[in-house]
This record gives sequence, C-alpha cells and structure tokens, in this order.
Amino acid sequence: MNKHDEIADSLTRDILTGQYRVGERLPSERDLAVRFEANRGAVREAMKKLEQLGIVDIQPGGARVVPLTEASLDVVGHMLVMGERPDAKLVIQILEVIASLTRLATESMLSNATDEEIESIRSLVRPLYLDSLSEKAHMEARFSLMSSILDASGNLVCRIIARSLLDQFTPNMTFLEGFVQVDVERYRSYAQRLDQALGARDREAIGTAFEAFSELNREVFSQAFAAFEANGNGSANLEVTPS
Amino acid sequence: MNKHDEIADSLTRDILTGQYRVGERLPSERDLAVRFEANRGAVREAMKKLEQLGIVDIQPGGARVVPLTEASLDVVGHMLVMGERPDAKLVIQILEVIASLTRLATESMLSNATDEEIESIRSLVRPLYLDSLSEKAHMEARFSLMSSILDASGNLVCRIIARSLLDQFTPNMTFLEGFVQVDVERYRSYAQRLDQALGARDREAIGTAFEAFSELNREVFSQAFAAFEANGNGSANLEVTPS
DNA sequence: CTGACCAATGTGGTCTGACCAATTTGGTCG
DNA sequence: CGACCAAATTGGTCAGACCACATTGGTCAG
Repeated sequence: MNKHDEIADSLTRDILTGQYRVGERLPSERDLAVRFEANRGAVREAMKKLEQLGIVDIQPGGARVVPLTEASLDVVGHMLVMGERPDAKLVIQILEVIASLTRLATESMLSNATDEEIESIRSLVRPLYLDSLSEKAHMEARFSLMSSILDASGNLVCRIIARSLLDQFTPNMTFLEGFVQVDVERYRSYAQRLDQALGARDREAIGTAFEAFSELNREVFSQAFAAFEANGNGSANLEVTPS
Repeated sequence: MNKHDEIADSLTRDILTGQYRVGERLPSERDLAVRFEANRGAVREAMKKLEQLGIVDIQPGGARVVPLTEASLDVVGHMLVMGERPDAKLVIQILEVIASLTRLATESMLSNATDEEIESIRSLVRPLYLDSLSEKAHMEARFSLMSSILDASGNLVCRIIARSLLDQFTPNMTFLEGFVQVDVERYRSYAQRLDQALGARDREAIGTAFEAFSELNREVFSQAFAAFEANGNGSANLEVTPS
C-alpha cells in the first residue's frame, strides 16, 4: 500500500472512532505531514480521498469533520473494519438494505423480462432447494442468483448500491465462518416459493418470499454473532455514532 | 471552484460520456497537466478523487477506467448532469430506489418506535391529505416526512443511501418545474392510507401504500418529461452505458 | 509468423521548497 | 463583552527532482 492511502486509511479510522467531533478541525496538512513522516503532497492526496468519501469538508483555514449521515456509501466498509470485528447492528442493517434492493430488482425485472429471461433466473433458484450444496457452494449459488437478478433488473442505481454493499460486506464476514448456521429446510422452502412466484410473475408472492429471506438472514446472523461471542470472543465493540 | 476540482469534474464527464472505454488508459498525469494548464500535483489530487469515486483504477503505468457498476453511489449526481438534462430512465430508477428504501425505513421504524414516535410521524403525514398546500409546500412536507422516517428507522446504511440519492437528485430536477403535475386526489388518498396503516402498525398496508406512491411518482415524472419535450426541449439525451 | 527476452522509455509515487489567497487567532480598544 | 485589525496559520498551486514499476519496441530463435 502506498503512503497516501495509508494516511487516508489512518485518518478515516480516527474520524470514524470519534477522535474528532463533527465540525471539529483536523490537524493542519503540515502537522499531519510531520505526524505521518510524509510530504505534504501525500497528505493532500489522502485528504482528497477523504473529501470524496464524504467524511471531511476541506476549506482554506482547515478541514472539518462532517456528520456521518452525509458520507458516501463507501464509508460502510470502513465502519465494518473499525473495531476488532464488525458491529452486529450494522451488519443486520446492511443485510436489510440488500434484501430490500434485491426485492426491488426482482420486481423491476418482472416488469421487463421475457419468459426466457425469467426461466434463466429460475434455473439459478432451483439448486437452492433441489440440490444438496456445501455451505460454500450454497453461498456462491445465492450470490450468483442475486447478481443475475440485479443485472436483469435494468436499474443501474440499484445495481451500483447493491454491488457496493456486497463488495464492502463480504470480505469482512470471514470472522463468522463456522458460526453461521443456516436452517436448510426453511431456506429450501423459501427458495421454492420464490421459484413458483417467479413462474407465476406474482409480484406479491415475490415480496413475501424476500421478506422471509430477510427475516431468516437476520436470525442467522444474530445467532452467528451470539455464537461467536459465546465462544470467548468478547462482547464490546465500537459502535458508530452517526452525528 | 478550485483547479483540482475543475480537473476532476472535467475528467468525470469525459469518462461518463464514454470518451474512454472500460479498461482503457487515461492520458498520463504529465499530459493531463499540459491539457489543463495545471501543475501535475493538481492533476494527482483530481485523480485521487476519481479513484475514490470509483471510476478509475490508478496503478503505476497508468490509470484505467473501471466499469460503471463498480463506481461509488456519488456517481449518480454526475450522471444526472451529464447531458443537457437528466436521462428520464435514470430519474425513474432513482425514484424507485428511494421509494424502496423509504419503505424499508418505515418498516424498520415500526419495529422499534414507541406510540409517541409513531404519532409524531403521523402528524407529518396529515398535512399531505388534510391541508391545501402549494406545490412547493407540498414538496417540503414530503421531504420532511421522508427525513423523519429515515431518522427514526435506526438504519444508518439506509439513511446514508437515501440522503445521498436525494442530495444528488433534488438540485437537478429544477428543469422540470412547471411540468410536474401531481394528481392531488390520488396523493391524498394514498397519504390517508399510509396514516391509517401507521396507526394500526399494519406492515402490509404500509407496503401497499408505498407501492402506490412509487407508481404515482413514476407516472408523474414520466408525464413531466413528456410535457417538457413536447414543449420543444428536444428528445435526444445522453444515455448511460454501464460497462 | 509467433513468442520470449531485454533495454529504453514512460508512468505513477514521493519528495523539497516556494509563493499566494483565504481563514483563524490573539491583542487592543471602546 | 463585542468589534476591529494585524499577524500568523492554513489550504491551493506551482517548479523541479528522483526512484520504483509498467509499457513499448526491437531483436532473435523456433
């Protein structure tokens, strides 16, 4: 990793962990250059990334911290790596948003897709309830289904958001490996319902199926966090304060 | 506006209008410095913003354009200002995503809110069907309701996304002023349904109300675009190619 | 003709040092 | 305490330099 990215990461962590209050001025570029044993140019480059990330406002006279709710979505990945492990509440929130957007994508796809396209998506659903998949293969099948739905939705904004959230989320969930226990029968049942709803182009049944998946995910991850903590991995974590 | 932001904006526009294919290398920093009559440092700072925006990948040997679906959500605002006026399809997509997230926020709020909090939100719904508001006051009331729901949802990710989309969307819709015709009776009817659904904490009825609002918005903006074009404002616009 | 290899050239990363416009700070005065 | 002002500080931009890494083009062997 190069120097300006190291500086940017370090400052992002400082800001997200609350070392600077909203509206407070960061140290000057010259002071930061001394602190990081770097040239001021590298500091400036780092600050430009933070500005685009939406967590600072740079003006002559100093850069100030802005409320987290005004940040770019890319801040989520940084929040996930903020402490020893991600905040359980944040993880659940991400899952809820992803589920909501996948549902929207599916409904949009329904409006526009040919029967062949629907069938193509359905062929991705079927392994989820007909096959006996390993956890890894199951995850890959879910990912593949979600990606195909997003691609077929025609909603670029939806795709950008979902992709961004998944890219930030997935690499940071490895700590829960071994703790995630999917209720396979329930999953099969919901997948089958989704398959049938797609075949019937039944918008309401699709909505119901996604709500069921969302609830299942919430339970699964809540239990995984609980199991992780019961395994002696501590309970205190750095909670995010939005503003 | 300062020089590095001018350079960043100009390059962003070039990239979004397709002047560089995905994977193609941008001109070198030295060449860009000549083109923009600037110092290479300013070009580097601009490029760091583009990298954080997610539209380029900077490596020794050159910076290359990445697929638009890998961009940060902040790219949406840039897409909206890409041509003479925003792309109608993109506008509808944004509205659909905002509606979907507002629905999620409302459902999340339902799970956690006290009766007082629900009543507080309902008091923001009522002007929308009981009062006779000007278009401007109506829009402000809708915005206020949406903001309050997002704040009360407790879903930070949802808030960040919705806020980001609204911030990018709202300033770019002024060209449609005078062309937006809201079906006031339908709006009142849906607002009343939402109010009742909130009072009853009826999750399904809330979902139905938001779907109705989303459909109404889609119609309203489609008609506004059509009216805008029928008014002699051209029909060709720059469509976004994701990858 | 194709693929491998290598030297030359080009590109990004970082640095030193300078100057100017805009903001902040601290002192003075009413 | 608030207003005002000069000095100090801060961000914005610049020129020029050097180094590590990537790209390009030429040569040679199969």
